Amino acid sequence: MRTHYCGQVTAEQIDQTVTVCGWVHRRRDHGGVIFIDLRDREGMVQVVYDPDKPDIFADAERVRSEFVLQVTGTVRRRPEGTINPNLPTGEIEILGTGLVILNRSAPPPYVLDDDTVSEENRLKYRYFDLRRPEMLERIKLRSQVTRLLRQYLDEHGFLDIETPMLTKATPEGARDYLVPSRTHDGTFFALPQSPQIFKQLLMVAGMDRYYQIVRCFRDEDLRADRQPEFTQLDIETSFLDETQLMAMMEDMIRLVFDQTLGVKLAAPFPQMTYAEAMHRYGSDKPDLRIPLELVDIGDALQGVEFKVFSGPANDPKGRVAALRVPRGGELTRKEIDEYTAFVGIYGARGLAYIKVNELARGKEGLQSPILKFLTDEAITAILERTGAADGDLIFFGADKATVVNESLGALRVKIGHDRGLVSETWAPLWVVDFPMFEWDEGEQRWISLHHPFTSPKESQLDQLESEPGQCHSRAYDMVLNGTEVGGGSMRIYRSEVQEKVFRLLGISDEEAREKFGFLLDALSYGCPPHGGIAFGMDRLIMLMAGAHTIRDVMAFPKTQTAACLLTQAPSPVSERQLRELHIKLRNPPKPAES
RNA sequence: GGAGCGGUAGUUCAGCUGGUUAGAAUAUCGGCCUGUCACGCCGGGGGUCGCGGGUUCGAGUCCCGUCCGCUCCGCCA
Repeated sequence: MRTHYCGQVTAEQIDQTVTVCGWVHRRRDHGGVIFIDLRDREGMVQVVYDPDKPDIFADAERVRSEFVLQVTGTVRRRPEGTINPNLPTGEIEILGTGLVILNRSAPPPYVLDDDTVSEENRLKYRYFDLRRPEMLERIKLRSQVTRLLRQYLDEHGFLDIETPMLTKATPEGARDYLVPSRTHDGTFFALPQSPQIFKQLLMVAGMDRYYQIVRCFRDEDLRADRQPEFTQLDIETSFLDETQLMAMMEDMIRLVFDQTLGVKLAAPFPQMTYAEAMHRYGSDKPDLRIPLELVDIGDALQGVEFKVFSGPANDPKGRVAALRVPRGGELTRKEIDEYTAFVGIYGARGLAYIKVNELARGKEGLQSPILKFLTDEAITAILERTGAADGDLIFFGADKATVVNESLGALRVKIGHDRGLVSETWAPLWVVDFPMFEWDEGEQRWISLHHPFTSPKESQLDQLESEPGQCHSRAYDMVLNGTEVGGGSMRIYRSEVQEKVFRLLGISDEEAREKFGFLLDALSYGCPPHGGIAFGMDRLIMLMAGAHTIRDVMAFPKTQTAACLLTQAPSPVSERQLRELHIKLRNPPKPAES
């Protein structure tokens, strides 16, 4: 029976007999003795076997990497000169008196210390990769965070309530994962994209405060921070307004950061409107650790002959903005070309710039291919508004506002990282006052910026139908270091408002009835004012762990094509299974090779 | 749907303008050394160069297609 974790054997146990279990990190023979580094989830300890007990010594000689052992021995201080301060338990060791090989191991697929191993192999041998201390720490942090969140919510009167995994497909939003029904020929369940409607129904039911740490599914293409199944902390409350809910939620997040990382986040979190965020940062989730800002210069360029600038400057949907890079004069032609290619990804057709060599020399002190197209007044305005100084470089974006925002917004973040301008702090932020709708050029209709259950501002209810583009919602996003970690809103709780919004979104009354009839019914039976928020647990923990992808904080993530390299899912199923589900495949997959 | 990078020993990689038997490190196996902890020394085994096709006297290398992994755009209410 284990008495200690390997990683928790300390100098306090000196002269005690301990029993530890773990995996052999490495075995070494030296000085007629055998050294075994034994590792478990809490850390590592070195066990020493002297040849004075031949049976046990013979067992120790059979030990190989990743064998599973139960070791009994006496804790003692290491001999003088062999103390290794690099190991957490480097000043002590266990003098082994007993050894049981609980299991052997095939040679490991890769060297566990080697953090350069490919992610492909890490995913294929995930159970092995998770033994790495770095991964163990992340998984432990995740557990710690969810424990603290549950604890906080429990103390604040929230009920943990489960909602269905087999539910109804939704017309709006992401592509659904579908599950064919065996008992109802030709029909499908959808896996939830989020428990949104159910948590609202729980408010109608009078649960008042609900939370759930819940898996959500979206069948869209993957990214470093997007997986087809991911975990939300889902929250909904009745009778709290956005001010009260946001205060409680940031309080909760502050507590988690304090108790896990010892980080004191700002109190209160700063707030910024969506309009200001787009204007200053070109993004609805600005990374405030980066000091660069976009500056509007369109009004000063309306008269210039340079069509690239004057066109968007005179277009109501256009934008002309500048991004000053301090000491950007150091940038080489090659680097500028790379940035030009970078903004091209976002649809920008070029990246004009001015190098500010010496302000005192006026136009002579500037260097730029576009200088000849600009008037002196325009140049003066640009230099003044950007606050340019000698040695700076100013980039320009001129296009439709969406293109300028996306390209310069992304460029701002990239340059911030490239030039080491990201400050070593935590920058939380609430983004508020989102537009209710945005116009979809492709579909020629209004679509929800958030989701169709988000409440408009009460004061704008009258303009909802006349000027939908001017209406703001009661939505809020929690942003941390440029990553959206949570988003929510006050919901529509009156059926007539909900019906109005559905109509605006081009959902006919019949369709609304068919898809959401149960929700409209529920709203009519005494629905309290309510609202909530959902946090992306994976992203939150990724940030806290300093990981670069959410895969690194998930035990069993999927690849970019939404496959599991460990289990080989998804995989073909038997004809019988298909028949029971009333499914006929047009192109049955060939049996897998390998 | 699109752009970029990658795929060679168990693993991480090198392999030039195409040219003998495809290498290194590490892991693994055997021997030696013996208070090591990235131990050291000697030796052995280990390869469908992702897959398919093409060009060529000759392809890891060039061309076409395809699969897989990663990053990004679109997409993600």
